[in-house]
Amino acid sequence: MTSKEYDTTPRADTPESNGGESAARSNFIREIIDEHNRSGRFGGRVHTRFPPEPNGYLHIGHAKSICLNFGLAQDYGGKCNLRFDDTNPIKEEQEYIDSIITDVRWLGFDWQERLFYASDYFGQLYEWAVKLVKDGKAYVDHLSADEIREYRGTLTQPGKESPYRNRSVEENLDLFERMKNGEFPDGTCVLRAKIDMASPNLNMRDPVLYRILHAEHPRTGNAWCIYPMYDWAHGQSDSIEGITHSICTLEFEDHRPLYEWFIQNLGIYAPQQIEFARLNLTYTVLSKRKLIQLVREGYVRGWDDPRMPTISGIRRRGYTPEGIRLFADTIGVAKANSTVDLALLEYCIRQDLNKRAPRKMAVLRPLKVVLTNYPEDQVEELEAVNNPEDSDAGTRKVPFSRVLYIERDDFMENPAPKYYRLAPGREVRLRYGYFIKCVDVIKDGQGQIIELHCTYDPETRGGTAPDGRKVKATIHWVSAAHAQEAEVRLYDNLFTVPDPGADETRPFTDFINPNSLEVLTTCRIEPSLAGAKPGERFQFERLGYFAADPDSTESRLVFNRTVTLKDEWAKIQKQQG
RNA sequence: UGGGGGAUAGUUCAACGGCAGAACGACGGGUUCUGGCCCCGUUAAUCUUGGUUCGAAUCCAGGUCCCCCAGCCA
Repeated sequence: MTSKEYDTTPRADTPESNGGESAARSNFIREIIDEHNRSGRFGGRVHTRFPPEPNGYLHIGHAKSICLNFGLAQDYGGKCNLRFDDTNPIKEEQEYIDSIITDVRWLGFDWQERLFYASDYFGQLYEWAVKLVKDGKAYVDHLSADEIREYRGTLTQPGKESPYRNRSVEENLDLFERMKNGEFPDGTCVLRAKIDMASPNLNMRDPVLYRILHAEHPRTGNAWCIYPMYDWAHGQSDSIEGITHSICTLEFEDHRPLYEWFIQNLGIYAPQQIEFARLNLTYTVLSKRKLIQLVREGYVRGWDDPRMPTISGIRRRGYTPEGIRLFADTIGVAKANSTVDLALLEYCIRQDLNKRAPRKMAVLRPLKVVLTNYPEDQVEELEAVNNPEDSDAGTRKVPFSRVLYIERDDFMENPAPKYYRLAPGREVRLRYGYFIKCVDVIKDGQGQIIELHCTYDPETRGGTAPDGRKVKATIHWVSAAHAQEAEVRLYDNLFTVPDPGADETRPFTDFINPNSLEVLTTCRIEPSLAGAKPGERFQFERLGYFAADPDSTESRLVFNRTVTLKDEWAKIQKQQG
C-alpha cells in the first residue's frame, strides 16, 4: 500500500479559490480556513472528509457533519471524501456501509471517485508502525487489558511504565510481526506507542496502536488479525488523502495532541484537526446506543421507522434533503454544547415543502355531508390550484357531487368561541366549490353525529357570492362517490420530554410517548392521488405535508404525515383548555 | 481534587476594541378561497467580580457554572 498522491496546487480553476470567503454565514471553522488561505498553509486547498464508522445507521446529527464537510468543500471550491473508518470488524457490517452510501448521496452530496476506507490503508499503517518500533517509539506490551488500565493511572495520578516498555527493538519487531502473523490469541498483547506515562493527557500515556482481533472484516476478510485503533488510523488516513481540515466532534479535542504526535513522528503531511459541537435535538435521542435499543427492543418498527431521527427514518417520513440542508445552515456550527429546538427542524422542512409540494384534498376523519338541494346524479369537475406558491404547477379537476365527506373537526354542534368553521345554521365555503349551510344534524341512537344535511348556494360556484357576502372559513372536502380510501399514519414526538436522557436515575425509555403513532384507516383522498408512488410528497390542504409510504399497494395507499401545518386554531383550543 | 473545552434574547447562531444583530419560538396585527404561505410589529441576552481603555461581549486577572477524558470502541 502506498500513500496516495494529492494535489497541492492552488485551485485556480474554481470560483472560490482566491482564498476568499463565500456568502455563507460566518463561523469559527470558516475563520480558520480563511486564515489558512491567507497564510498559504495548504496552498489555498480545502479538502475535507466525512468519516463514519459503519456500525449503524446515519442520523440527523451526522447530517450536520455531512453538510458541514461537503458544504465547506463546495463553498471553497475544494473536495470532500467519503471515508469509512472501518477499523473494528467486530462492530461493522456491509449493511451499514450500504446504508451510509445511500444516505449521503440522498442528502445531495457527491464524493466523485473519492470513496475510501481506512482498511485501504492497513498495509501502510502497518509499515508506519514498524517504523515507529524501529525508531524505538513503539513496543509490544504483554500486560493484560486490566493491567494496562491499572498502569494507566487516574485523572489526577500519573501512570506507571509497563515492565515490557523497554524491550529491544529487535524483540519488538519480532513480536509485532508474530502478532500480525496470527501467532497469538486475542488479548495476548498489544502494540503501544512509547510516549509519556505521566502525561496529564491520558491519551498520551502510551496509547494502544494495535490489538489482536481474529475477526473477519467486511472488506479485508481474514487478511488481518491485528487491527489499528482509531487514533492510529485516523490522522494517518487524513494525511494519506491530503485532507486539509479534519473536522470532528468535541470529544476528540484531547486526541489532537496524539493526532499531531503520530504525524510528526512519522514525518508525514499534517492536516489540521478542528472540533465542533455535535447536534442535540429536543424530544429525541441521537446516541447510537439508544437508537439501537429502540430498534432491538421494538419501540419502533426499524431503523427507517418515520419516528426515528435516522436519515432513513426521516426520509421515509417525507423530510427533504433540501430541508435538512437548510436546517444545517440555519443552526450553524460552534464549540458550545447546545440543544436545538425540534420546532426549528420542522420549520425548515415546511419551508422547503411549501414551495414544492403539490396541494391535494384529503379527509382524515370523514363526516358525511349531504347537499339536500344538489341534483341527485350531478357531478361537476371543479378546478383546483396545484400549488399557490408555484404558478407553473398548474391546476387539476376535482369531482364534486351531492354526497361529500368533510373533516369531523370542521364541524362543531356547539361552536366554541373563535371557532368559525361549520356549525348548525352557519355557512362556510368548500374549497374551490360552493358556500354551504348546515341545516340539519343527523345522529345515531347513541347521540353520535353520523351525517350533516346542508344546502349549497348555486350562485357561489367558484367560491364567491354575487351579493358580496363573506364566510369566515374555507374547508376541504372530497366527493364520497369518487374518493379513494387510504391509510394515514400520524406521528408525534417519540418522547414526551425535551431531554429524555437528562434523568440519569431512569432509563430514557421511560419517557417514550405512548401516542407517538396514530393510524387512521378510513381516510378519504381525492381521486387524483391515485397512483402516488412511495416517496411522493404532498400537502393535504389545511392538514400538513404527507408522503406516500412503501407499504402502499395498488389498491390502497398509505401516507405518513411528515409534519403538520402551523395551526392557529389548535393554539387557540389549547389556550381555551 | 490532573488535563482539555465552553458560557450572548426562551432556543440556535452572528458581532473579532467602536450603535449587541438574525433566524426559530412566544405574543399582537395585516393579508388571504388553506386558521397555511407572505407582510408588519412586540417580547427578549453579553455567567460573575475587578482591571486596561476615550470606548470591552471582544483584551488582562480572579471566581462561578456546564461539557469531555482513566476502551485492547469510534
